[in-house]
Amino acid sequence: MTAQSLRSRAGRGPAGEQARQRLIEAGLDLFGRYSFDGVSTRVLADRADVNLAAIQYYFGSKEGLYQAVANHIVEEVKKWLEPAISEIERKLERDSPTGEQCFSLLCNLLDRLTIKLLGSSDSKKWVGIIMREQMEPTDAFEILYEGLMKPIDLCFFRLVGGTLGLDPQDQETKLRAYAIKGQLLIFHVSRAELERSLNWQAYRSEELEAIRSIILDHVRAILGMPLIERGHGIAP
Amino acid sequence: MTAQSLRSRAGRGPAGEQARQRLIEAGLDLFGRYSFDGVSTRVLADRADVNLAAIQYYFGSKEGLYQAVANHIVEEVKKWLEPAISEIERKLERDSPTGEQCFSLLCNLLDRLTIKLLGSSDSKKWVGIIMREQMEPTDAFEILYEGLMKPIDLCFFRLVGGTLGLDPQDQETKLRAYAIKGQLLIFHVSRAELERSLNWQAYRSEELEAIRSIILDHVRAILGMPLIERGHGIAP
DNA sequence: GTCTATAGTCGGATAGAC
DNA sequence: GTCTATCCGACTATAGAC
Repeated sequence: MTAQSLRSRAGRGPAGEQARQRLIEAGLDLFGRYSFDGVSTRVLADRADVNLAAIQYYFGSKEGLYQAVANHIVEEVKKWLEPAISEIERKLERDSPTGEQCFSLLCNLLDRLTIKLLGSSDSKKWVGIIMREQMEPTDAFEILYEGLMKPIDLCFFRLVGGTLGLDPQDQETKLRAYAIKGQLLIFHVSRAELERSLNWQAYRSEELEAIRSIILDHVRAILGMPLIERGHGIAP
Repeated sequence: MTAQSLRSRAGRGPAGEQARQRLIEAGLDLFGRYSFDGVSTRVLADRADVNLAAIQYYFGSKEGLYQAVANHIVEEVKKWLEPAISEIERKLERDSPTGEQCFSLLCNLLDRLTIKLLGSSDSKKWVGIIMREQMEPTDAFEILYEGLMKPIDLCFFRLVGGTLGLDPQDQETKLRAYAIKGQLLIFHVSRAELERSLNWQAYRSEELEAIRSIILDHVRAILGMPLIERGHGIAP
C-alpha cells in the first residue's frame, strides 16, 4: 500500500537505522529470555515491528543479528561500567593504595554491580545471553569475554590482590575473586529458586539492601577486614 | 488423552525398557548441552540409536521426554545425595549439635558437592538443564525444585543456621546459605571463563583441591569459625 | 529501503506395514 | 514393539515488485 508505506517511512531516520536498533533491542530481549534456538525470525521481526526480510537485509542472517546483539551488550554495559573501572585503575596506578583502600574500592565496585545485576530489569536479558554462552560457547563468547568479562575480572583481581597483599595474577587471588563474584551471581541466576524459598515477589530496594549487606559482610570476612558500619567509608 | 494412555502402557517389555533408558540418556546429554530447542527429535533418536517414532511412543512427545529426563536427574542425584542428607538430618535431630559440629557437617556437605559438581563430567549435563530452568522455567522446574533444590537448600539452611545460632528460616540464614552456594556454583557455570583466565585445561584433582580449600576457608571466615588446617596450609 | 510472496528445508508428529 | 514413509506446519532465507 503506497499510502501506508509513505506514512511509515515518514517518521523514520535515514538508512533504516531505526529498524536496526529495533531489531537489536528485540534480539536482546528474546535471545536473552529464550536462547538463540528458542526464538524464530518471525517472532523477532514481529516484536521489532519490522519486516521479516529485514533481518537478512540488515544483519545477513539470524546469526548475524545475534552477534550484533552481543556487540550491543558489550557497548551498553561498558558505557555504564567503563567510568568506574578506569577510575579504579587510575587510583591503583597513581596512589598505590593500601589494603584498606583497595577493599573500599572493591566494595564500591560490588555495590555498583549489585544494583546493575539485580536491580535493573534489563540485566536479565544480557546476563541470560552471557550464561548460555558460558554453558555452550558460540562465536559470540569471544566478543563477550574480551569486551566484558575479562576487563571486569582483571579489575577484581587487582582489587582482591591489593587487599590481600597478593599478586593479582596469583592463583589464590583469582580463585578468591571468583568466589566473591559467585556470591553476587547466584542472586541473579537462582532468582526463581530464591523468590520461592524466601517468599519474595521480586527484588525491591529492601531485598536488594539485604543482599547487599550480606555480600559486603562476607567479603569483609573473607578478606580479613575489620567490621564496617552500613554505608562503608568511601575514601575519595 | 492418547499420549497419557500410551505413556502408561508403553515400554513394558525388556527391549522397550532399554529403548526408554537410551532415550533418557541421550536427552540428558543433549538437552543439557544444547537446551530443549537446540536439539531435534531426529538427533535424539539417532543418538539413542532408536527409531524416530520411539519418542512419541514411549514419552508421548518431545516435551514428555524432557520431563522424563528431569525426573531421571532427580532420581540419580538423590540416589547419591540422599544418604548424606538424611544422615545430616538424623544428627541434627538426635544430637542437637553445637555450632562447631554444624560447621563440620556443612564442610563435609560442601566437599561432597564440590566433588560431584566440579569433578564428575556428567554433572555438566544436569546442571545445564537446571540452570536453563532457572533462567526460563518450564513445567520441569517444579520437578527439579521439589525433588532436588528444595531438599538441598533446606539442609544448607539448617546447617548454616546451626552454625550461626540462627533459625534456619531466618532471612539472614537463607541469604548467607545462598551466598555460600554461589561460591561453589560459579566454579561450575563460569568454567569456560575460569579455564581461560587461569590457564587450566580442566578441573583435575589438583585444581579441585585448590578450589575446595578456598571455598572452605571462605565459609569458615564467613561463619566466624576458627582456622582449619586440612586445606591449603594455613599456619596453625 | 521496504515489503510480499514464496522457495527450499527441517521440525514434530502420525499411520500403518511388519 | 519396531520401523518406514509421510504429512504438514514452521523455519530461514531469497527474489523481485514497489
